[in-house]
Amino acid sequence: MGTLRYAILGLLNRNNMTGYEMSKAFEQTLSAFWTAKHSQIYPELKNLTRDGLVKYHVAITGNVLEKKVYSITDSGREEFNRWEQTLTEIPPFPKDEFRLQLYFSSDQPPQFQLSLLSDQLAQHEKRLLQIQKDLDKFSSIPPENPADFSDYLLIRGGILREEATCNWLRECIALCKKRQV
Amino acid sequence: MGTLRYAILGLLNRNNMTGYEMSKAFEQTLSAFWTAKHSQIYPELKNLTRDGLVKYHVAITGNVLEKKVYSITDSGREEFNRWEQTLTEIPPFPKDEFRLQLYFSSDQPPQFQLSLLSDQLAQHEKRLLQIQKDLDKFSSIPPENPADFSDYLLIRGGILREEATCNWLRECIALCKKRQV
DNA sequence: TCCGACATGTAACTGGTTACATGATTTG
DNA sequence: CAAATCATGTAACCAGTTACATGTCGGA
Repeated sequence: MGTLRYAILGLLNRNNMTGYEMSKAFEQTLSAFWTAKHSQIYPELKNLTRDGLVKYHVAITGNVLEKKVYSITDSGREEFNRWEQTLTEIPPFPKDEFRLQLYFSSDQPPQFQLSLLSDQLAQHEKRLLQIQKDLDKFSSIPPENPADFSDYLLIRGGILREEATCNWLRECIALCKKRQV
Repeated sequence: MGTLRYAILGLLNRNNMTGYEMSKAFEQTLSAFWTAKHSQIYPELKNLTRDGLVKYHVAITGNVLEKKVYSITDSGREEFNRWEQTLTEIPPFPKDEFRLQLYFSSDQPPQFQLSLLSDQLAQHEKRLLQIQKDLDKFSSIPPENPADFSDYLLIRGGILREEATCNWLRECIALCKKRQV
């Protein structure tokens, strides 16, 4: 699919930035739905430059340290808009090691199934709390500013997903306990 | 993580089978949480054999067609049990091209955001219906048979996940419509 | 007799992670 | 002055997909 290039173009469509700043964006603001390490970003920036979708100028930090400040070109903006307006098929079910484990766990004592399930529940409950904290940054809910608004929608998506996961795990735990009796 | 080997060992822990049958299992029964193509399965079976975790005997179908019927060895069963009893960390957020698109869509007209969202909603509603049909195969709910029971838990997981996704998308659509006014 | 399913393998490529490699700048 | 952060790159490896390659078997 080559989605990384669109993630980069999307960032540059908002602000000019260096590869280093992109890697920070991927591990912070975008981390809930896309990530990339610098070892993947720098080569991709090379490709995007080669294809004329981005360009850069060299800026100096301090005395000698050179950094490349990238910006999106007209043809880059065009390509990004094309992608933005494409309807995408929902992906196949994600691989899930825990679910695989649960599937095979029928050969284990129910007691053990319960420990697997409650461990997962604790982890997802913790994550849910973390995501809920992200809502604090908004002064009004839902935010009116367009960028904040879509940011808000994604946080809501994360919350609903974690809630559903926790509810499912609680249901599994309840059913397992019933069987134990 | 090398999860594929445990998926294979788990299958062989239940029944002896050929690589071909495994590839059918991955595209049918396991597809909701793990998949593998035959091009990945056959080399992995070679590795597992080399490591002494599985073995095979050659059986003949028809007159000459040879097939390798694999079975799990004692040391394979040991390794599988070790994995089964390991608590796993929940994975980082999955990459999600739609969410990436939604995040950047703040620069698009709200009308367009709505078309993106309702397209996704339609697809997830369809998938939800398909998963719900899977419940028909059980004669009692929840099933008492251990293997059917864990199968049932996973189907419930799929249903709750799709429901949450649909609810989130509906919430997004409602909020976008409010903003349009 | 033809077609779809059975059956097994390899090669090339893509996306991504981890590790290697280097050096400047800022802050405590 | 040391440590954390800024800044950019490459190499080796791993998991997974697509395509290449071959041949048998059973049923319509």
